[in-house]
Amino acid sequence: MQTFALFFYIFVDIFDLINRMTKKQATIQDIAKALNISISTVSRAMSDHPKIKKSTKDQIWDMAKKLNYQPNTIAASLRKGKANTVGMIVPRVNRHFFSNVITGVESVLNPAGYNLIICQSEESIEKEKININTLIASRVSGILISLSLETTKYDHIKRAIKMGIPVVLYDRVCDELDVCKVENDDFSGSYDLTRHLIEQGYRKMMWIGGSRKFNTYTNRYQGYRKALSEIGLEADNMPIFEGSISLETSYDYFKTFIENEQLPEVIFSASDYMAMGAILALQEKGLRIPDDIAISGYSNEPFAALINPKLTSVEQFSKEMGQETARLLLAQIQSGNPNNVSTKTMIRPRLIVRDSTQNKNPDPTPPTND
Amino acid sequence: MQTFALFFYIFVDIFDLINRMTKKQATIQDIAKALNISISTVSRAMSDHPKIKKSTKDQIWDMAKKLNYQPNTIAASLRKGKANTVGMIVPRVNRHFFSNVITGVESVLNPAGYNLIICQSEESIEKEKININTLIASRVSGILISLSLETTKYDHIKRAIKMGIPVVLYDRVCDELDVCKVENDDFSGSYDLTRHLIEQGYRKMMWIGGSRKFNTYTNRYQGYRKALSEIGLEADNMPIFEGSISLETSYDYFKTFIENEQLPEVIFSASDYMAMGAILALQEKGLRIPDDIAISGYSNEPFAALINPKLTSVEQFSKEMGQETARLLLAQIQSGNPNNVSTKTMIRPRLIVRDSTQNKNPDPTPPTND
DNA sequence: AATAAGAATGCAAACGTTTGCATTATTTTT
DNA sequence: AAAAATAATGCAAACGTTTGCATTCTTATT
Repeated sequence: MQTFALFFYIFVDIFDLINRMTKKQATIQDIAKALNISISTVSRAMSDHPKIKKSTKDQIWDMAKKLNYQPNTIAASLRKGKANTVGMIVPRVNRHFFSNVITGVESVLNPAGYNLIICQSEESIEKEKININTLIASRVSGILISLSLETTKYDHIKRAIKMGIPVVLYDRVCDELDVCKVENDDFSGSYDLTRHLIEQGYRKMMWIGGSRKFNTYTNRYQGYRKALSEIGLEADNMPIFEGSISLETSYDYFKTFIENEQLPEVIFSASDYMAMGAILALQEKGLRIPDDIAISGYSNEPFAALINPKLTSVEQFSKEMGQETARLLLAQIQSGNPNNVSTKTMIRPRLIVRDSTQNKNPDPTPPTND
Repeated sequence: MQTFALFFYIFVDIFDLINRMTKKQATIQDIAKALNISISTVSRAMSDHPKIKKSTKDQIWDMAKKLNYQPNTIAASLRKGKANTVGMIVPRVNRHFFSNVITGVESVLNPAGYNLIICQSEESIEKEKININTLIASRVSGILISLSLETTKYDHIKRAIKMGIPVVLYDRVCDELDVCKVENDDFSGSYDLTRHLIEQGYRKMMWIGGSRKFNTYTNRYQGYRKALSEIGLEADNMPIFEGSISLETSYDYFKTFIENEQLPEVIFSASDYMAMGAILALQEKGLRIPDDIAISGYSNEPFAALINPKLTSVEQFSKEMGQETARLLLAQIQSGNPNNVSTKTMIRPRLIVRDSTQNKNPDPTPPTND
């Protein structure tokens, strides 16, 4: 008797186990069989095909619900030759700017029925190549990519393009690829900011930022240079510090800079983080900002509005950039003729003036613009 | 002659167009045909099957390279019944904490050959349901999910579990689901922080944070309460402010609080952003931190180390949480018997003491621990 | 009532892999 | 040199859809 009971329980357990492991999800075939109709009809009903009778559709939909049917997009993708999936390569997701671009991309792609595979290149061209291969293997409908800092050759991307996969570059672009590009208008942002500094009466400036071999920093530098040249100043003759874009780099730099060099009236930092490093170093030496020395940043990181003094910066419309990028890609996917256009979209940033560049005793005779 | 030339160009163009639109990617069938061998052999060679002769493999690999072959993972997934893809639902990607969890997840999943589909619930249960359906439709191998703030019913998640899809909850978990969970040890973090405040000599405390109907904030409150009760103080009798977790909410609150109420010695804020709001409000009224009033935060947002005074906070190991979550999922996927275990992993956070809680004249007789 | 026209449904191939089993080629053993 | 053992390859079905074309069922027209 006891043995019997034991056997019974084991039996149930094994049965449950088998059930779990072999549980097949319902398919349109199951629905078809249950209603004794053809697979095609079920398939058409699922996509609300106009030629299927309303009453048939209702039956099918009911049965689908009853069987807990979930369409198998993999099978559909295979049959259709492409997935409703877009690949996005991003240097790092845990950067304020990029995670907002992602949000923007999703806000356009999801309503259009696409999902997003996100890959991180981690600023390495090798990982970027692997990412591209993964995305090709997944037969994505398109690829969005912001180049890693290491990337100077583009064969891997060209391969995707040649295969007919629509590609859109965003933020970190390059001239060599003939595709749609969405960029921040760094030149304008930087120009506007420099104009503001000039209007505040500052003349002795200093540039700090990332290496100007990267587009971003060249463009920012050029905007700065242009604004200065308009009032007869030569940026190239003023102090310049180029370094890795981190708080520490700049902090260390200014720790010794203060000792040895004469300070400018204002520091134009092409990065909020570098600005922050400078501020910490300067404040440690007892300098008051902006009274003793002014400073501006770039990117409007969340902390810019929170530190003391509040940091003047340039807001980049990252979410909007993502939306525009996604829209361009969708247009190409839907055109059916990918990569036959190459556009260049500029997202214009916005100057945000805060306390760190408020001159207490501005130049009484501001310069004219021409 | 001219007509001829024109015709020629049009011909080329159309040919190019057709070529672009019908360009088929190479398949293992193409390789098989080119080498006059069977498809199975090619398939096996591609996955380095031991039974295939080295020389055959080399031939196949060469031809694959020549034909620019990229495996079609969709077809493979269909055949194998599952994709090498993991779905991750996250309330918002553009939150410092979550984007770091993503980084952690990827760092484990990618080397294991999985890619990640990231979906945002945007704190909405409706979007969460849609996300789950999308992921099921994509036949993901597993799902990682942090619940939206709205989520109090779990049928959509139970459905995925019933279908045999391994599920791991991270950060925002719930008791009702019997799966693996990875949580921050908010109780301990909060307890440790409160102990630190006590050791600094503070006694009159105030709690601010998000609604305690959410796990996170209950746990943090309980840690705070426990530490206080150990020295004979009753947290429930001290001031408490519960509100939405934003800088503005807290800023507005303290603007009027200062006018009407007596200030505590220290504010225990269960959120860095709320702490920041309080700091701005207090400093505007000319109060010095920590001299006039101390304050602590939670989460160690990037700005915590950058503001003045530097904010004491609790660091959460978000990347590590992601890694642990991914590891648990992989283990389940590989076990082949999903959701048959339900574990609970606690990630212990770390107290980071900074200037905002340094008591200048601490209690000369610190309390004992028992 | 027969026919035409249109609406609704069904058939069957295709998408590119993987894999159990069968077959053939090669080597070893007797 | 034949048989046995092993290594290497091939066959064919399956995965769950989609879709052009063929067929059947309705309704309208004569």
